[in-house]
Amino acid sequence: MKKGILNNEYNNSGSPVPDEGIFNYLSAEEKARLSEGVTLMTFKRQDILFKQNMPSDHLVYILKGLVKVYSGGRGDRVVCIMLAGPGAFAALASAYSSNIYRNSAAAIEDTVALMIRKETMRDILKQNGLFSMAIINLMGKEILDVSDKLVAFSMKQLPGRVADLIRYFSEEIFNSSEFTVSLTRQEMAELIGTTKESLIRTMNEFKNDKIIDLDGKNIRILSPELIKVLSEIG
Amino acid sequence: MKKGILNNEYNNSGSPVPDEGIFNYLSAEEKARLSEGVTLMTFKRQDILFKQNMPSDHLVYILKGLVKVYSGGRGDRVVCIMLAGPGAFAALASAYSSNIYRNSAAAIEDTVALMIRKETMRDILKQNGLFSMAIINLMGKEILDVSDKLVAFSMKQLPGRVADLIRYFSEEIFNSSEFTVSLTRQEMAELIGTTKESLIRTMNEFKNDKIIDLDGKNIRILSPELIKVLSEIG
DNA sequence: GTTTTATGGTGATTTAGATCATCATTCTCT
DNA sequence: AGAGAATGATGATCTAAATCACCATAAAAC
Repeated sequence: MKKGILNNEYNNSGSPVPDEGIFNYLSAEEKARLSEGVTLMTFKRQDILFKQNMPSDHLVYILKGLVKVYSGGRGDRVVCIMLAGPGAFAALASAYSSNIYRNSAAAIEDTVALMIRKETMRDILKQNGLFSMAIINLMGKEILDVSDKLVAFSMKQLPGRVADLIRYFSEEIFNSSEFTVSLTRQEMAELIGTTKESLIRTMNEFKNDKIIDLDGKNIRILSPELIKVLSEIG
Repeated sequence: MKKGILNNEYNNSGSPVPDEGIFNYLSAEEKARLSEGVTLMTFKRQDILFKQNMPSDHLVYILKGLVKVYSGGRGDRVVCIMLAGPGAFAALASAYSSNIYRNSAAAIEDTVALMIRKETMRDILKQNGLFSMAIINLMGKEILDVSDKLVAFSMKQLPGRVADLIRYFSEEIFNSSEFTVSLTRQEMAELIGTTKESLIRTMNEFKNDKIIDLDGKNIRILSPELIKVLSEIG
């Protein structure tokens, strides 16, 4: 599996490395070299991509699907640190600043991902400054996202965080005011640091207040303005 | 001020860029070039290094002192995202993934810092992959730290977070079981997402339980084991 | 096709910690 | 040195949201 996943649907150059996004910074030679250390994997919903405390040998680049990166604590409580969709890495930080994965990751939807050997990636980063710069930008974005979440967790109360969540789905994941989430209520709650009960109650309040329309996993935003205000005032 | 801060106490090469830490990855030529875009600044306690929403022209490298990076929300509540001591950058993420500073930073102790022009730094990162790799490692560490904090904020209750704080001071900042903090109770509270009243109460409980000894800003850990357990069970 | 297991939903109860109020003590600044 | 401000400390009260206890569907598994 190390080699020869040729001409898959993500490229046309006989390499598993896609011809897009961040990999555009690589030369043909570097792409070829990188693909030696790459494995294409598919995961079904609920499949584990990697588990907290396992040795972190690979970085995971999502080609298709949706993945949650989470951390389990005492008991069965879980916090979801981020979602990673196509074009995102699921283990950037663990890969370069730890020998072990510091979080777990699981597929929320059926997912196709590239497992990239850390060492191979590292070699290329060392010699290709533009590529490194692109990774630095990605990591910076990740720091800002997680910090924003930290601020929200400690300053906003539930309605504000639920509004954040709805905005996030609408603006960053689905680019639409109506969408169907593939997450359970439990998973949504984990994303904003609450319980499923509290999430359900708050979403129903939004529904009663005609801020959103809610039918199972289908969410339609009726008042983007109010969602924005709620998310901003916390 | 752009040039000519020669032979200061942090180097002996006629450049404001220090001969240590991450800057060891730079060639003499790169150091010289970087120093063209560098300003050495001193700050007194409470001085602002940069403010949320200002254009982010510089990265800030701490040479001496201690800085808090924080985010202000509604009202007068504040969350402290990280502390930055000597050898740390205070605005890595904002510098590369945003045009504006996404957080504020203020000196907790009298501080000496290098203000490094973003553009100059960027040029060097692009052409020096080893240096980029070192920055990637720093950023990875930062992501892991902030994620850990996020997990603590949403899963641990106060005693666990206070234990985290004491461990952090002891293990990461002072490397000793007895230390004198330069932060106020308010600032300590902001670091773990609580109020000064709750922090004070919890610390006093620790004192009554003979886990720590407490005299104003002086803290002595009497039972590192208990602190560790409290921090782990949350 | 019927049992079993996840998920969605609701009400009642509890609780950790915020908030409010107040006072003591220690800095800071002329 | 003394006024004023910032900090530290404690008690009383309040409240957002967790927890607990169910039940109803829906989805998997046998």
